[in-house]
Amino acid sequence: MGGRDATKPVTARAAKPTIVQVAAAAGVSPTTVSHALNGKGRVDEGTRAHVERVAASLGYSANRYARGLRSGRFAAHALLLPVALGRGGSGALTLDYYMRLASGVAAELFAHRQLLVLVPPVPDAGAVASIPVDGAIVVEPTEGDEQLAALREAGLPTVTTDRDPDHPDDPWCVTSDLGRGTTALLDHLAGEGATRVALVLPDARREWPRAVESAYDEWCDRRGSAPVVERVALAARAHAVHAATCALVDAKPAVHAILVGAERFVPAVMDALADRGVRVPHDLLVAACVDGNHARGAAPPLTAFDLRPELQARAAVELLLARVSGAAPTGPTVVRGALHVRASTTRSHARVRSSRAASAERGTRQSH
Amino acid sequence: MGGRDATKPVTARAAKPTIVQVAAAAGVSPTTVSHALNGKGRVDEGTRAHVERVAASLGYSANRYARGLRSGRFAAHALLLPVALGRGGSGALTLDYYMRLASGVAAELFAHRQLLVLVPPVPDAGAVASIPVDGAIVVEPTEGDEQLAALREAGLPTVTTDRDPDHPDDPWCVTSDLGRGTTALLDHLAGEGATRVALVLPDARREWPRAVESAYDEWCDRRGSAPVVERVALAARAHAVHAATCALVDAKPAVHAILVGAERFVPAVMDALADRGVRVPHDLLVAACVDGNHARGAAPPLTAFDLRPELQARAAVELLLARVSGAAPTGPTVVRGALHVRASTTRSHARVRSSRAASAERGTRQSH
DNA sequence: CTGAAAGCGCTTACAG
DNA sequence: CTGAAAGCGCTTACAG
Repeated sequence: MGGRDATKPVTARAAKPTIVQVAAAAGVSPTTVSHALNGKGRVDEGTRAHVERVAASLGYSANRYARGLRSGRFAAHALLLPVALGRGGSGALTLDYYMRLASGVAAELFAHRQLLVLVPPVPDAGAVASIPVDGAIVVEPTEGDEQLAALREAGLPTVTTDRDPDHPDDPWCVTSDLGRGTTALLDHLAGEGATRVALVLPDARREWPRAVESAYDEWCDRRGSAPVVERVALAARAHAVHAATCALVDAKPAVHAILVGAERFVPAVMDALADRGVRVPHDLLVAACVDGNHARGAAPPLTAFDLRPELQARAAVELLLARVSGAAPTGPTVVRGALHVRASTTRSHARVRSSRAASAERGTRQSH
Repeated sequence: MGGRDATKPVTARAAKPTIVQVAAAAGVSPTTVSHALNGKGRVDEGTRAHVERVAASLGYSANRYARGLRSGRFAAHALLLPVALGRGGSGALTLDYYMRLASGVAAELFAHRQLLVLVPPVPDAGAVASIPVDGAIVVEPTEGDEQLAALREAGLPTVTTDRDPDHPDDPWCVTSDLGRGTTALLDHLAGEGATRVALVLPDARREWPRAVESAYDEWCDRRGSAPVVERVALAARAHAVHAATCALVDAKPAVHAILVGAERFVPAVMDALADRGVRVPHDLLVAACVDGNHARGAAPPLTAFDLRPELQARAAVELLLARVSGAAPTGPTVVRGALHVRASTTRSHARVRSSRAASAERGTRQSH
């Protein structure tokens, strides 16, 4: 049984056992070990159990690269986050939304024994296609997205989160119901007495700002009120958002509420309102289309629509694995978001206080 | 020249050329292609240039797994973020700090033609060691960190970000000068008139809260003032932080400033102060030990110490690649953070206004 | 300076 | 049900 092995020099580093060593220890062939461990072919149940026990006792796990080389599968997938917005690391990547999404994708893939390769923004578009992965998730592609195009051309199975503006009918995507969320937000604001609602709209060639805009337009249309929109580049500096907010404060006739289209605008919007002496929610209501750290941490906390990135992550992985294994498309997966009403749109101070107290109580009870 | 190749069936998917095809097209052997492309061995300069041209024209890139299998290197590294703090995705991973760090590591590795595998929190500690990577970066290990122990036992080259509490002398780590930052923060607060400064301290078995605490203790000692500390679990719910803050507001004698040890505490602290009618900075100064979205987006924005995760990422990758290639340890890399003074500790309103206006002006000028 | 050959650790037809 | 053999695409001693 492999006498040669005995003369092999012991490597310095904790020698990872190979399939040959497991086979020798179990008294079977490497082929049988492979079959037993992968559930392929026909293996006697007793043999399989025995092999599994031996493999476990040796701490064996297949070399992923050898497996990938032979099988053509890498058991790894790439995640491409949006190109950095703005400069100096203070762009979109500072949003916790992406962290929750990336973390969710990593966890979901890991549960399927797959790995997540995090691809940094804007490396060479061509190089992206040569990364050894079985598929890729592209987050919020833009119009004319070069990386996405490179992946498509290379024939790599790809799923997008948020629709691809260039292929709006691509069934391999996960979207949110941000349009519905926007409408719900507007209805909620109207319910709180704000009939004239202004919108600070990110000017990005992505699908989600368009969803926000058309929902807003339709809503205004339905109510017969004139849209009041300030457009700001998604990567804009704070002062631009600040200026846009001041413009809305000065609007005639006065607006009752501001809907903030991008979460990264929130601090600058609140800053501008504070500078102008506008009290929220007393003088003006404020809500955000996308929930996140900024919205939750604002003073007062902002009512916002939670896209639930964890669910999007799960849906994207599911879709991607299906596509990689050659399944037929079943259409886009729509992840339903959730509206979180907070103090920024709640006029009655009493209500805010009591909901706060209630949640504090809940917390106390749960932690005991 | 490989007549057999001509009879090979054409694969459906965009056929990635292999080294054999490049060799055939260039009229040389695969060995020479390998040498030419990897800068190994001796190859005639003309031959090398020719091979490079042919490879580029064919869109060739080496199959990473075949290379890894043969060379024993995977050209990939794992990043292990801290275990999720708290439940339901609202833990530490919602902090942009980790996103900036992860993104920075990915970019830096990519620049070295290496890949980043993002390992989700708390998968099986044993399984972590069998991921096909050349090394790992463990972020903020805890005392008795199981994943780190598993990686060490498996002999995988590892670098930690923040010291490993179990191996404080391990030279393979990147740390910040958070102790100095804490002192600088305290000195700044004292300079603004706050001589009695309370601390909300995260109670985590990690190195950085200890750095904050000992810097704080020393500072109090030096000034002969009694420490006022509220300890809160790093994963604590908002109501616990809220309660701790209220306790500090009620402290006798009254404190002049609150130093917030963990950035994730910021919203709850500010919330509590607002609830108690405490105005910042008028009645009380507030600063955060770690900068981030919460600190920047608070109302008013909080003075904080920026750990500069991008620089930490770069340092960690450098250290890791050195360790993987067998270099001798050169000691921990200390990344200097930067103190950002903001409105939360600036009493003179005029100063705040003017600095705001100045930055807005700067922004305007730059964007033209 | 160049190349033929071996082999990394697996999985996969193919025999038996 | 089990195994011997081929081969995935590369790199690495080794010859020349």
